[in-house]
Amino acid sequence: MRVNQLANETGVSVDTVRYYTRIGFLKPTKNPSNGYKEYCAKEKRRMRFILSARQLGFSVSDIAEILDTADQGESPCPLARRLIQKRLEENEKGFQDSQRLRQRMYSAVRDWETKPDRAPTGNMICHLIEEFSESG
Amino acid sequence: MRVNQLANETGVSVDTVRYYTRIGFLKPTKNPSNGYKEYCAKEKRRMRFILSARQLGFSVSDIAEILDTADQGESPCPLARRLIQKRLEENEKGFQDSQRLRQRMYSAVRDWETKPDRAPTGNMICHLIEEFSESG
DNA sequence: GTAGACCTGTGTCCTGGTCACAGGTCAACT
DNA sequence: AGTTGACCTGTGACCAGGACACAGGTCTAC
Repeated sequence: MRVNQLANETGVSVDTVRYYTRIGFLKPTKNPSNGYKEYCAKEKRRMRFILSARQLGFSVSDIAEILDTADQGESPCPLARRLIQKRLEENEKGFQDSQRLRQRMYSAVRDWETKPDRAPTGNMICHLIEEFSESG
Repeated sequence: MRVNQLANETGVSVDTVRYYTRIGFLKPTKNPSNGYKEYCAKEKRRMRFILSARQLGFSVSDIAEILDTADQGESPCPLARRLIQKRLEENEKGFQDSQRLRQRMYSAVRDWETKPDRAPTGNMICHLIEEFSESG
């Protein structure tokens, strides 16, 4: 199986497969006749695992740790529990930030509806942005 | 005013000031005696503007467009209105994604509380992750 | 004169891929 | 054969928005 087939069968782009190959998650053999990379069924299972983990918010380096642990025959489960907790906290923070930003943006758009466009002056670049910041 | 002072007075790191300088938002003069960059009051106003815009979710390249427009004496306000609308839509999408991910993660953590750690097998790397993905 | 704290510019690195590019492969056609 | 053209491949550069490492300059105290 070459990169294109693996990509199609797992629903990702060839670039993604190549990326995971480049960072060592997948270890295809090299076809000597043309230099193409050959992926086997095991690589496909590994690919599916990687995608499952990404869906759960694990970072690529989290997955590296998990794969390494499992490759050594140890249970990666305790590690997965620890890591997801950490990522969950980060995500929670990012989520709150995103929510606050969203509110600021909506608030700015509403505020700007009643305001005219103005040309820049010596000490003002964009009146809308600067006046909103002062008020908020 | 050198990089450190500008950074302190605007509440950012020196690396941020240097970054905005590198991409051309700030144009300090060069002190010939020691090669240090000298920032004037105008740069400081510009810096504050950049930070205000970032706070409203504008990207660095949005800000580049806005600054260019204003530097040519035109009103950047219509552009700002258009851009914030676009960023708002993107943010809305990211916000929804983040919310969905957060729910998946919480759900996984809860699910895993009742499950034991298991060693990897020939076709399973991490039981927790893979079984959760199948179920969800 | 010099030790040491602080400051500076330049260059590299980070995430998680995406894109550009030059060249290889293969079937269909002349 | 030869060749056209579609598709496929690997390698390397690039994206945002800074953070970090490093070598060397500056400045004050002694």
